[in-house]
Amino acid sequence: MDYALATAPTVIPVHHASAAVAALQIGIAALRTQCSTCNLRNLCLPCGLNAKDLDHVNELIYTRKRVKAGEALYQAGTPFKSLYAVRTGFFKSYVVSEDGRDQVTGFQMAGEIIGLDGIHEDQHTLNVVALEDSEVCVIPYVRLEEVSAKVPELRRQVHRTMSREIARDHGVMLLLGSMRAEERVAAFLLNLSQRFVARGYASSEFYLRMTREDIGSYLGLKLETVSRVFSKFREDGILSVRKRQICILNPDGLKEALGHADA
Amino acid sequence: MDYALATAPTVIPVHHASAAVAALQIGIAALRTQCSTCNLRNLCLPCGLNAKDLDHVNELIYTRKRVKAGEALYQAGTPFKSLYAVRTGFFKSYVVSEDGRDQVTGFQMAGEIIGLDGIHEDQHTLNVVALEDSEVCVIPYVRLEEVSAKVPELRRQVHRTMSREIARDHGVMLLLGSMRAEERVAAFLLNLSQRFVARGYASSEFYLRMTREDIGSYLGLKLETVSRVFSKFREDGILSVRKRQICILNPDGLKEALGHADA
DNA sequence: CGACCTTTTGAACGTATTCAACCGATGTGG
DNA sequence: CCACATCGGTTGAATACGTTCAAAAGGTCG
Repeated sequence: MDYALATAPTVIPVHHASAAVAALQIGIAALRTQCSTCNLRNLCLPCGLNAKDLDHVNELIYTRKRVKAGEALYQAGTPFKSLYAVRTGFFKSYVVSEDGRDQVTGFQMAGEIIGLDGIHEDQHTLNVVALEDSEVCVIPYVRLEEVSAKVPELRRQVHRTMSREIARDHGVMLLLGSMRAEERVAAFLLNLSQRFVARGYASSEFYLRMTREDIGSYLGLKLETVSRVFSKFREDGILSVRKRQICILNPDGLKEALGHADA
Repeated sequence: MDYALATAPTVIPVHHASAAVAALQIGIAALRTQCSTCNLRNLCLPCGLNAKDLDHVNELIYTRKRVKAGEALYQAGTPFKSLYAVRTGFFKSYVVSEDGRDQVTGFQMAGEIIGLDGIHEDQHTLNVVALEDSEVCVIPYVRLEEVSAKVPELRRQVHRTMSREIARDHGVMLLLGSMRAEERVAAFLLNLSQRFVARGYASSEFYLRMTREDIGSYLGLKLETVSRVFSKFREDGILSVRKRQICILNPDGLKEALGHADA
C-alpha cells in the first residue's frame, strides 16, 4: 500500500453564524454547509439535537477541507487538532505496526466522524486516506470542548459517537476472531449495504471504493481470498460482481452465508 | 462458556465527601476509598488531574460493588447506568453474536474503566464477568455528566479514556487481522506483562486468571492452539508454564517472536 | 500504444483446526 | 473415604481452510 503522498489538502472557509460579512462574501452556497441545514445532520454529530443546540454546533465548523483521492486526511504521529465529519466521499483508516504491517481499521462515509483516535495522546495513531475525492467538515477539538461545556446534549452526543465507535470495533473483533472467509465477506457487504441505505442509496447495488487488498486487510484475509469469495458468491447467484460494481441479487442468501459456518 | 450465574453483586456504600456523618460511621478505612488517596489514581480515571479537580472526582463515587469470581458485572442488553473502575480483581468482557458465538474483547484489571460500551444505546452491548473475586467503584453516568460539566479536565479525561479504548481496539484488530498464532500469543503475554509492571508487579512472572479458551477467543485461536504455542515457547526456553503460572524467562525471545512472522 | 495496477484463477503448500485420547486437579455423592 | 464425574489443559494425527506463488486478463492513464 502506497497511498499518502500527503500533500496538504485544500482548506475551504465556511460560513460562520457570527461572521455575517464572511457569509455575504461566500453567499447562499455557504449557508448550505451549516449543520442546521445539512442533509446529513441526522447521521452526523448533531443527530438528535434540538434546534437550539444545533445552532451551537454550527459554531463548531469554521472550515471544510477537500481531500483528493489517494491523499491523506492525516497520518499517524501528526498532532491532533481536530475531528472531521465526512461530508462527501469515502475514506479508509489503517494502523501500521512497528514492523510495517498494515491493518485497515475501517471505511468512513458521509456523516461519520473521523479523528477520535487522536484524543488520548494528542496525536493521531491512525492513518486516514481518501479513496475518492472527498470533503470533510473540520471540527477543531478545542472549539468542541468550549461549546460542549455549555451544551450538555452535545456532550452526550460526543460520548455516544465514541461509544458507538467502540461497539463497532467490538463487532470487527468478532468478525476477525470467529468468522470464516465467506462469513467475513458477507458481513462486510451487508454492513456496507446498510450504511448506504441509511444514506438514501439503494441497498442492493453499490460501487466499492476500495481495492480487494483493502477489503482483505480489513477482513484479515488476502486479496486473492476476497476475490475467490466474490466469485463463489457470484456462482451461487448471491452477487453480481463486475470489478467494483456490486449487486446483491439474493440478500437472504448473503445473510445465510453470514449466519452459520456450514451453510 | 457458561459463566454468569448473574446473582446481583454486593453493593458497598462508600464515603462521600459531603456526607460527613456517613464518614464517621464508616471510619478511616472508607477514607482510603476516595480517589484522592487511592493508590490507583494515577492509572485510573483521575490520572493527571490536579488536587482540586480530584476533589470533584471524589464526588463521583458513591458506592463500590463486589463481584465474585464467575459472576457478571453486567450483561448485554441490560440498561446502562454506570461506568465502573476496577479496584481489585480481574474481568473479561465479551460479545455474543446473533448466532451464539462468543468473542472475548478484552481483559480488565485494576484502574481500568469498564462500561463505555453502554453509552451509545443506553444499554450494554458487552458482557463483563469477573475472573476472580473483584471489586469496582461505581461511577453513575448522570453524576459523571454533572460533574464533568463543571470540570473541564475531567471531560478531557473521559475523552482520553474512550479514545484510548478505541486505540486499544485497533491494536487488537491488527493482531487478529495480520498476526500468526505465535505472534498473537507473544503480543498477549507482553501486553499483560506491561500492564502488571504499570501496577507495580513483576514483569516476568504472573498468574493467568483466564482459561486457555478465554485466551483463544480473545486471540482468534482455538484453545488447543494456545496450548501448543505455550508448549513451543517452553521448549524454546522463552517461557516457563505451569498451569496458569507464567514466567517469562527470555523477554527478548518473546519480543522476537512478536517481531516478524518468520523468526 | 505501452506501462502499470487491479483482479481473477489455478495448483501446491502450510498453518491452524478438528477430533480424539489422556492427564491431573477438583468436587460430589454413595 | 473412595469412586466417579467434571473441568481445564496437553498432545497427536488427520483434515480443511486460507495462503502463497504464478500466470494471465482486463482497465486505466500517461
